[in-house]
Amino acid sequence: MAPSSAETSPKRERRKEARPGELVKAALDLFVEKGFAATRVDEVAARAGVSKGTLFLYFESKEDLFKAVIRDNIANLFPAWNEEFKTFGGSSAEMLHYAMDLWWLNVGNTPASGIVKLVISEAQNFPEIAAFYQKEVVEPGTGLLQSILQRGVERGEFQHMDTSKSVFSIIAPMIFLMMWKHSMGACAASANIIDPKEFIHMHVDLLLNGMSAKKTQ
Amino acid sequence: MAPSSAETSPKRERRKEARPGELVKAALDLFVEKGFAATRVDEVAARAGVSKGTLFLYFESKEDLFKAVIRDNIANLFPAWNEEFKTFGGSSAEMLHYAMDLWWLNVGNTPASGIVKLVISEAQNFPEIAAFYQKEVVEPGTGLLQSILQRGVERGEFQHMDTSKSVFSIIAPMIFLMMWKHSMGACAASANIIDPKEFIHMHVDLLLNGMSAKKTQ
Amino acid sequence: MAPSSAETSPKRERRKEARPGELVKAALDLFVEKGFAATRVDEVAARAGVSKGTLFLYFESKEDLFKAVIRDNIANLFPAWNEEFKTFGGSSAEMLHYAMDLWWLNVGNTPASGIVKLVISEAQNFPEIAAFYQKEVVEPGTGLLQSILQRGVERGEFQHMDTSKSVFSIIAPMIFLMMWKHSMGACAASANIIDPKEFIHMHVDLLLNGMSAKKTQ
Amino acid sequence: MAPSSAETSPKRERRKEARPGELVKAALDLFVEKGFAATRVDEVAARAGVSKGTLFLYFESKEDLFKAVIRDNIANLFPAWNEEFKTFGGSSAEMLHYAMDLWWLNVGNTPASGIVKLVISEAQNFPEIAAFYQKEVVEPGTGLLQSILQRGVERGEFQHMDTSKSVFSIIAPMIFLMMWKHSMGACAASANIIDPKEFIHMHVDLLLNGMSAKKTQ
DNA sequence: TATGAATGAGTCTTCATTCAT
DNA sequence: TATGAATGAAGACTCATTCAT
Repeated sequence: MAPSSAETSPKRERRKEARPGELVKAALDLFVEKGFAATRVDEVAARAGVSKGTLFLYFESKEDLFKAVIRDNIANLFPAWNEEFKTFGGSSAEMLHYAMDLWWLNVGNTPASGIVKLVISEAQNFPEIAAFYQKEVVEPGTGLLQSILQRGVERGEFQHMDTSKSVFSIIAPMIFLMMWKHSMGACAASANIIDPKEFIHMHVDLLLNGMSAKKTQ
Repeated sequence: MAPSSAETSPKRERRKEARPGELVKAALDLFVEKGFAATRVDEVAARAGVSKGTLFLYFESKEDLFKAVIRDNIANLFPAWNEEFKTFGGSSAEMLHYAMDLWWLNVGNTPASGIVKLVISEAQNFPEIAAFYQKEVVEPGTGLLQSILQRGVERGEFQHMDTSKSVFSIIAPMIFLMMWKHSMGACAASANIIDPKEFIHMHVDLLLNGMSAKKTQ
Repeated sequence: MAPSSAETSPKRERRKEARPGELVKAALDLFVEKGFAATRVDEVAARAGVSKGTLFLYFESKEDLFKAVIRDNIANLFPAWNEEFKTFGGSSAEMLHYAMDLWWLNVGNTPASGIVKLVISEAQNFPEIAAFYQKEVVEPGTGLLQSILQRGVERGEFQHMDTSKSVFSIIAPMIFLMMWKHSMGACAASANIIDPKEFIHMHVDLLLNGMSAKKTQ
Repeated sequence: MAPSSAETSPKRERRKEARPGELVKAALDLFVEKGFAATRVDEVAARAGVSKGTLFLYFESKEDLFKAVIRDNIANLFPAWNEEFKTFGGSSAEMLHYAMDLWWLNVGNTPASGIVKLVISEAQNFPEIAAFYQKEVVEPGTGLLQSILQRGVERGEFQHMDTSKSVFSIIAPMIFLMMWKHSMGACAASANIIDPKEFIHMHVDLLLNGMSAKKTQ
């Protein structure tokens, strides 16, 4: 007769612990989609299935939520990655290709890719976040790639180069890819111009081999 | 008795004609610096030296002003450039270097470089502008570069390639450069990591020659 | 099987009964300190060591709590006092001094002194409370003092006077004292200007003897 | 046929200079009547005949408006008064009566009398204002009265006394009068208990002559 | 009875836009 | 044409109150 308590009240039963995550997820989507300023806190709350007031139970302010979005989505990917590459067996060219694939899988092809656009768009208004991103993402990321290039140079696979600079020739198109995807990419005309995976491979090939005609070949 | 119209203050006349331009200039600076949403029309008017009301004499709305900023700063550079390159005498590698230098001089190192950040940041909220930008800038720009690559391939200077794709390997770092400059670049830690001119040359060299060790050389 | 009610934790029992009192006490302190509007019910609950929800178990609303604060702290002092003064043996001047001392001891120098400030501050918003205070405090208070003055007049100790009015010359500075203490008194500059006990005596003396120079003395 | 331009548009013609005053006036009334917290800025604006936004054109915040209310209504009465009393010819008793009458006329019987209630009620939340009031009103006010008492003592009209303290015996009932008027006074039961002018005179008389029966008289 | 997560009406404040001058 | 005072809709945030547990 009495209803089984296991199936009742879907409304309030969600645990306090789940809320911040749900809100951050909703905020990420909305912020990426519409920008920080153009996103209403009501919308974020609504998309997370709670009321406006609830949002402020977990985040002191809209800015605070923004910071949480950035922080939470900048997972500690790098430690694991660094470890993985320490024991990599193949050639440095293969290593570079692999690193890029990994990145595409775990970041570029993920909602988190929208973060870059967010950070870039709002860096001036949130210097604190810019600095955080610089330290937590840019530096580890470039560091990892640089170590691959360095390995290639040391093993005679790559020419001598200033790795601290050529790193950006590799990274820049990845950033571009993400920015594109989350802005112009939505525009019909620009939609399918670029196929990311294909582009990444082509780009790495280009960088490795150059596009000049080979005289001796 | 009435003053001949030739008699009227030429300064004020010129002033009147110059108003929209001054406003657009002020708006560009502010929009780039703070983002569209975070810029108040009062600020724009103040920086242009007019009152808030005057701004609305020339632009129907803040959005309208935004569109004008984009439109006005996307000069018809391309027709002239296209013409210039039609008669270019040197090698295609030189041509590529030259094109990049030109770009850096006329766009990259110019306040207009901030436009890219603006367009990227607000593309979702202003699809109209994204489309406009796509048509007026992206397509002509990639077209121009593509024609250089094509020339190189045809003249046997470059390897065979899908120029419609490799074009992005050249462009992406330029976009990245501008975005960086107008966002993270302001952050102390990231300030002087990248020297643009130097980076551009190195990047083109890398693309031309690749970074793999040359076996026969 | 069920524990005899006598068995249940006497502490929790007493606790339960004590709750409203603890809440009222906490509310008094906070209301006096910060004003009614500026006090959050969370704070009251926290200071009373219970949760916000519990507060609403005992009081229908914040206003209801406010009324309880006033009511509970306007103890039935007067019946006891009236009795005490009926059998007072000394002179009416002594009686006046004694009444004032008693008041200082039981009200003026007590947290309850803050109530006056509360009532005065919120009287317009809570007419009901103003009326209650008028009937329960003002009238008995003035009545008691008036009876002392009357006694003095009847016994030839005091001059003839309209006691219903001169009563306020005695009371007003007491009210002032409490208001001062709970508002300006917190301000550093005004902190120690007035010593209450000393002032009370001086004031009563002044009222009894006047400050004019005595011709015949 | 055309309406005379002199009679048109009653809406927007009010001068900028008049606005702050009108707003402060409206705010004084409302703050006194309902308290600072219980007053909505919309109400203030409405009573001043402008929109909510206009209020914030002249005052940075509700708090700022509050401070303006206090400041603007604490006229520099004292310099003028001090001057007036320097040349006073009569007895010190007369002087005291005169001072009190003057006060009643210019402050006590004026909307500004509500300020005392405001300051007292909000002193804890606005320590800055408490200090300001202490310095600009309390000190000059007590100073002026003290000088009258001093004059009386020096001329042998008053007994020797600690004027710094007896001053409060004079002032306190005035404060009380104003507080009463603006709080309990609104309550029907307490309405007409006290007639201010009558009370003031009686009080000064009492203080001058005391209420004890004069033996030799 | 006690909790504290959730609510949403209510408040201050901002700012694009209007309009009388 | 130019001004800038005025507007009011909209947004972030607060907090008394509710209610499932």
